[in-house]
Amino acid sequence: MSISSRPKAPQSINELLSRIDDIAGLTVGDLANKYQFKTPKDLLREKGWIGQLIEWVLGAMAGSKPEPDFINLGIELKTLPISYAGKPLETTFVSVVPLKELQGLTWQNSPVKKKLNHVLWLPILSERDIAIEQRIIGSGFLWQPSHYEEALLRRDWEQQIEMIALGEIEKINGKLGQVLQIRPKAANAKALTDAIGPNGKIIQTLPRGFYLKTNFTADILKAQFSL
DNA sequence: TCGTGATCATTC
DNA sequence: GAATGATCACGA
Repeated sequence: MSISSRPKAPQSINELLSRIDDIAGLTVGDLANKYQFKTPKDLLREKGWIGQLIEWVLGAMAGSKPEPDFINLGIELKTLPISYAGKPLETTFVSVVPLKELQGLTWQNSPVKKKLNHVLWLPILSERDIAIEQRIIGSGFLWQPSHYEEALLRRDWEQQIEMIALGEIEKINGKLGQVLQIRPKAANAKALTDAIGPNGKIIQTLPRGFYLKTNFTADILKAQFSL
C-alpha cells in the first residue's frame, strides 16, 4: 500500500460511508503505514492513538472543540474496541459532566443528546493479545438512537444530573445508570474542579465524564449485525 | 484547566 | 471475566 497525504473532509454522508467501506478489513498497521503514522507498541501512554489515526484517515478535523467530528455532516465518530466474540471491550466516553451552574440544563439541550444524535460507529477488533498494528478495522455504520434508546439515556441522564444539582456528586459511582454512567475523566487524582457540594457549597472534586455502558453499545452492535 | 481521543489497572 | 475507578497525551 502506497503512502497517502492528508485526506480532505468528506463532503457528504455517502462519501464518508464510502471511505468507511474502503478501510473495513484493513489492519491498524495498514492504515498507519499508508499515512506515515508510527504505530506504538502498546497504548499505555497513547490511549487515544487509534481513534486519532482513524480521524485523520477519514478526514475528520482534529481538535478538541466540543463539536461533532464531521461538523458539516453533523456526525460524531466513535471507534469501538470489540472482542473476538464481537462484544465491546470498553465503555464509550460521551462527554464531560457539568458539575455546577446546571440551571437551564435539560436533556433536550444537553451535550449528551447532541453528541449521540448521529454517530458513526467503527468497531475494531482490539483484544489485548493482538498487537496494535494487527488489530482489524471492522465495518462501520451510522446510528441514531431509537425512541426507546433515547428514553433509556434520558432517564439515566436526568437521574444523575439531578443528584449533581442537589450536591450529591460524591454519591455517584459507576454502578448508577442502566446504560449511561458517570466515572472519573481526569489527567490524574490531582486534577480537581469545582462542583456543587452538600448544602450548595462549592467543593473540589475529580472531573467526571458520561460513558455508555457496554450493554448499550453491545445492543447497538447486535441490532446492526444480526439482522 | 478543560475538552478532544480513549484504555489501563484494580476490584468485584 | 466484567465493571468500576484511575490515568495518559495533546491542543487551546
